[in-house]
Amino acid sequence: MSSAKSKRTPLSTERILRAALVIADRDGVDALSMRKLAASMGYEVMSLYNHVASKEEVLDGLVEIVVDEIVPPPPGPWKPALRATVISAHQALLRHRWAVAAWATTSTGPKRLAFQEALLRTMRDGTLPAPIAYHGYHAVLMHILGFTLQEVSFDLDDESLREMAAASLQRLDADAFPHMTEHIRQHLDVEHSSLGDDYEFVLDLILDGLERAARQLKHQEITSG
Amino acid sequence: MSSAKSKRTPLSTERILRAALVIADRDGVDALSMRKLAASMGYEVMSLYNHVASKEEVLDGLVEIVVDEIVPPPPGPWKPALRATVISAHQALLRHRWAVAAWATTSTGPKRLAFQEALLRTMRDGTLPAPIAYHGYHAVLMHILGFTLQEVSFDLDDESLREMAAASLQRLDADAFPHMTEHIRQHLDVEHSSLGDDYEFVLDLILDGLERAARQLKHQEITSG
DNA sequence: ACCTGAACACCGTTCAAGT
DNA sequence: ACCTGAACACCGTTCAAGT
Repeated sequence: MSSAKSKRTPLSTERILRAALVIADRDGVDALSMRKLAASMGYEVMSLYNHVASKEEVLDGLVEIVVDEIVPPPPGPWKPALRATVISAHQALLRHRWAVAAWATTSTGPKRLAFQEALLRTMRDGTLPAPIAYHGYHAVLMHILGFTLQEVSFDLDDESLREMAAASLQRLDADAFPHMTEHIRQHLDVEHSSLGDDYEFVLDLILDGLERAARQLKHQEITSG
Repeated sequence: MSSAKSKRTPLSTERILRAALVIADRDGVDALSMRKLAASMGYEVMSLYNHVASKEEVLDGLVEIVVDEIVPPPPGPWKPALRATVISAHQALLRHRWAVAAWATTSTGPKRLAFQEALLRTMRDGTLPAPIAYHGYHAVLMHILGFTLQEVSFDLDDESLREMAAASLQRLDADAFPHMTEHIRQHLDVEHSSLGDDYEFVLDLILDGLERAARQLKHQEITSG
């Protein structure tokens, strides 16, 4: 009764997902194999298949956990409500950097569907007309994914830039790519001050644009009706 | 001399990349294994390693090919120039749908660097001040990747939605997710008429926003200086 | 110089056998 | 009901041996 095995907490879908999240956050999603996942809990690979159908299901479940961390849009005017939840989504994705790519390759679970529904509801319950909400939904979701994807993959680029520096090609590159050099220098300058502002700057570009487009459309309707 | 082997075109890095592109475009990047790649050319796996260092190098090379298809920004005013190249990037990525995800996971090659440099140059050589160009660069790149990522991954969602319909859950879901239902219906409505407009609508939101932000900044400088 | 057989250390998944 | 040994069909990569 005091054997190693008796100390194991019994497996369950939830426990498997929690263990998978730990590995993904620590080593990245590429390092997550069914074998390692099982081993991390003291089981053999095949035991997992009593609780999950496939690795795909595990990944779907992982993204659902991340989506669950996003604070949904609060009630009230659409603009600050959207702003808040889109910023919250950004933070959730930065806590689980692998999740941005996984978002794109996994299928939409109920929680993701609910999040997307909430985005649309916020826009439609506000003053945004249907065609603007249609575009706006894409713009906002694109911002969340595209912007964060860039941030996350910049880490890799950063390394490859370091490599280039190490290969002492940097001087040459500064001449061939003056604007990229400037841009990277700007990045380093703002690094610990206002990098988050960047996300919000572009977000406001979009939200302000949607508001303006909605106003224009309504004005058109009034003058033509 | 008329054996099967004598008919084989000799291997080269370029030929390997071309063959890899065919497989990726046909079956997706997940289906691209070194073994299948070699087999598709009538060679054994190990032969590839005489010409490429690793699979990673193959993927890097593939993305470079796609980037090479993007028409660079033409000379002239920054706004139409950016607009043209960003639309061209969209088209190139839609021709190679796997490339959106690969863009994020591969490291930046010389052609990608040159493309990004051209984006920045277009903005800086125009009237955009440095801080606006800094944000604008992120906004534009984000649009290319984020928007296209959504389009490409919507295909998957589409299938899963079809599944849901097949499982006869659709009626229930239409009640629980009225806005998503409306949104999908809108998608189907515009499908063959103006889906491309959507990409350009959001792009113009960003470009107009940048222009306005630049004007504001200059006005501030004049009134305060 | 270029190709390859054999081998290594991995994968996800199935299935019958154990308890 | 839950776990697992053995097996299958795959991976990317190395290395010594062939031509």
